[in-house]
Amino acid sequence: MSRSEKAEATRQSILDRGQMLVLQKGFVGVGLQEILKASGVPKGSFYYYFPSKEAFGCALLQRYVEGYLAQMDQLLAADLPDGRIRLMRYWSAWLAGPEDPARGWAEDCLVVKLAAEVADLSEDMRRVLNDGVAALVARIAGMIAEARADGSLPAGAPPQALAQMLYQMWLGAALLTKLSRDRTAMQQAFTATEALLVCPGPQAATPNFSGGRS
Amino acid sequence: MSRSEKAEATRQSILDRGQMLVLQKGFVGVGLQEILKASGVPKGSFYYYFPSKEAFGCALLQRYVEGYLAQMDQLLAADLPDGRIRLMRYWSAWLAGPEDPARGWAEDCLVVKLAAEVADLSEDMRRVLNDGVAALVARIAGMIAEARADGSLPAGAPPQALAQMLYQMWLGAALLTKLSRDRTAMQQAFTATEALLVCPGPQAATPNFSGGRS
DNA sequence: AGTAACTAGACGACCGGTCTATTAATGATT
DNA sequence: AATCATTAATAGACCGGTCGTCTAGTTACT
Repeated sequence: MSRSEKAEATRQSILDRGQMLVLQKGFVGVGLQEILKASGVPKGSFYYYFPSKEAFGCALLQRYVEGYLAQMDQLLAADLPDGRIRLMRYWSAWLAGPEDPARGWAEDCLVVKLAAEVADLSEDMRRVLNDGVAALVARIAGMIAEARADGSLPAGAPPQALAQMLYQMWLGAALLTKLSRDRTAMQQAFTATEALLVCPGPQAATPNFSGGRS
Repeated sequence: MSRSEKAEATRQSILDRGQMLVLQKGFVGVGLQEILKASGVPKGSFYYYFPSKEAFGCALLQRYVEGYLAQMDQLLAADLPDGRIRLMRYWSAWLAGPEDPARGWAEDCLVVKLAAEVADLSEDMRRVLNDGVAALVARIAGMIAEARADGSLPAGAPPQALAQMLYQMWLGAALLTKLSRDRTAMQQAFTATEALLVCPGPQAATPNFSGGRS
């Protein structure tokens, strides 16, 4: 392994452990020391890899967003019967990942965990996350458009607006799930999503959704 | 002013300033020192008023939730034409408060700001916030039920489920607004809410499609 | 061998939450 | 009304951790 390859590996290792820790303790809640110790990297080396904690945060978010979008692209490229199924598979992933059925994307979502914190903390970090979300929503909108094109979804609200609305609903559901430790909010979001997708424009009637929360 | 009255006033002052600071810097992001200085209370006095920072956090959340629910009850008691208008006035408050039209409840919402942070930080704080949200959603559900009773809203999904779904949508919208600094997400939530409320009821004609998924 | 890439950890200034000792104010007892 | 006991409130030290800097040292490629 070449010198700079190893350096890159170290950098990634810091980012890896950092992501785990940030996910459970928040960005300001976790210290450099802790991240470094967990990565087996000495304290002093940090500022060789990153100019500041904030820059580290940006890199972390950037990497996360890229990974997320890559997973989405993989989903987009998958050979599935139709667009509607493809779209619904995306939402299913929030509930349960392919590997661990008990741990969906929602639990590991940095947007859920960091959006509120980062928005007031660092303009740079905010922008990285915000751009990521925008790209994400655009892809959802694309999926909706495709599903309509192949006839698996009916026409309705503009894809961009619908995508945004669905995403924010899921975001809220994930947040409430985190707070309540009860996943029914997410299951309800799933049901609501199905209903909303087949829902015509604002003026027309909307099909019912039935989600249960005791 | 009696001795203990003054003490209570001091306590409230700490809670007041604390809420402002926590709202913009997060719970771990703000230090006792800063809060105390802003309240004009000497540092050493903190542990006279609160047994710990966590207990302070619980008191903060408790007070916030109580205030929020009180505002809702005020709205519920208001003399308005019908239940639907009452409900929509509640959602309007998210967008713009009665005093400051540019600053709705969303911007000052501790649930938006703290839910993700607190959920992993302190079980006690988590529970206070979660119970508050549950009470809040119950009130929304109540409003829906009333609006249906007076005929201003059509029958539809169970009030509790609908209330929860709407609340999480608004939560997500507020989070995204914080992140993007763009209030269109909130306005969109408003439109979506109006559409969702007039959804037809559980259709006997339509088999429940959450069970019959391919 | 020379030079760049990388590691190492001590160090600084400051801030975190917590605790103990002390002063200030009050109410009770003579 | 003067003293005392008790409580309210404060001051400041405490230890550990924060981010960030700096310089000396080690490793590896040219």
